[in-house]
Amino acid sequence: MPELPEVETSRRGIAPHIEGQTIRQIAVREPRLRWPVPPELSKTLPGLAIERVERRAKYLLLTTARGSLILHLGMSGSLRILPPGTPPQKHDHVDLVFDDCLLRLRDPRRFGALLWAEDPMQHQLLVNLGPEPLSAEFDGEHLWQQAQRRRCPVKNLVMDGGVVVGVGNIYASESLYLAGIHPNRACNRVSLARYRRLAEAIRQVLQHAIEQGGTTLRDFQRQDGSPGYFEQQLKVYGRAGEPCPGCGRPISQRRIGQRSSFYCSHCQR
DNA sequence: CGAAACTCCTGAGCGC
DNA sequence: TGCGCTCAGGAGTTTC
Repeated sequence: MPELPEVETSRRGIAPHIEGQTIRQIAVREPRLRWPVPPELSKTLPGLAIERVERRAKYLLLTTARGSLILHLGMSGSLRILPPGTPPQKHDHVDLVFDDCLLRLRDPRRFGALLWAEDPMQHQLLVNLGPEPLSAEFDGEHLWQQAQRRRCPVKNLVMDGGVVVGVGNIYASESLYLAGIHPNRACNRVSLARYRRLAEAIRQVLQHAIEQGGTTLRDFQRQDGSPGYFEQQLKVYGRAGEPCPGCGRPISQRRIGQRSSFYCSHCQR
């Protein structure tokens, strides 16, 4: 389940292999992703060079002189750099073929997406996104301000891409735990001081996960390359019933906004 | 405008 | 060994 750290790790993994490389061909074996892969890509892409591999929220942008490929990994997507001619396996839906390698998208659940935009930042999917959590625009004041006209659970607030991008279900639970805020607390009943703590926790959790992800970079060249979820580092996510690292009481689990949430009802208020 | 439900999809885990 | 069921989840879309 790629969250922002996994997407950033993917970006860093593939960039050195494809930046400056010319796309020779695209092979689409299964166009039915979140949205259909545009058929015209097989005409427009060959001959274009990838100038940069960038990331906005959980979208990867493969930018050429004519426009950008917008790539989202959804729930189950993964990218690999492979030697040209490597036979595809099940769920290997798309290849970008370069002279010396190919970039392969595998996505069993097909929640991912591959789109094209001349100006990706103006694309409908990207234009309304909130700030990057690791950027200077993101801080406690921003969260607090966003919270004032709402009353949803604070967990929903931080998972809303219009508020801040890249905080998925796992890291939402983790950062609320670090900040000592109960995930179900109404977002307009959290003080500015606590939002400052929360913003710092989000930044810290994501930054740490990205640093951990760096250690798996070499996997992108291997057939079995799989970015880990850093499970052993998670304090509460997936640990219902286990002792809270802070107080030893059992960690609770309940659904908030259709998603499983993990928290300590003693340490988080 | 906000908020909640609904939707896409397949693999893993479980009970029998 | 296999069947059927439930759950998981990113995030756009729909509905109220």
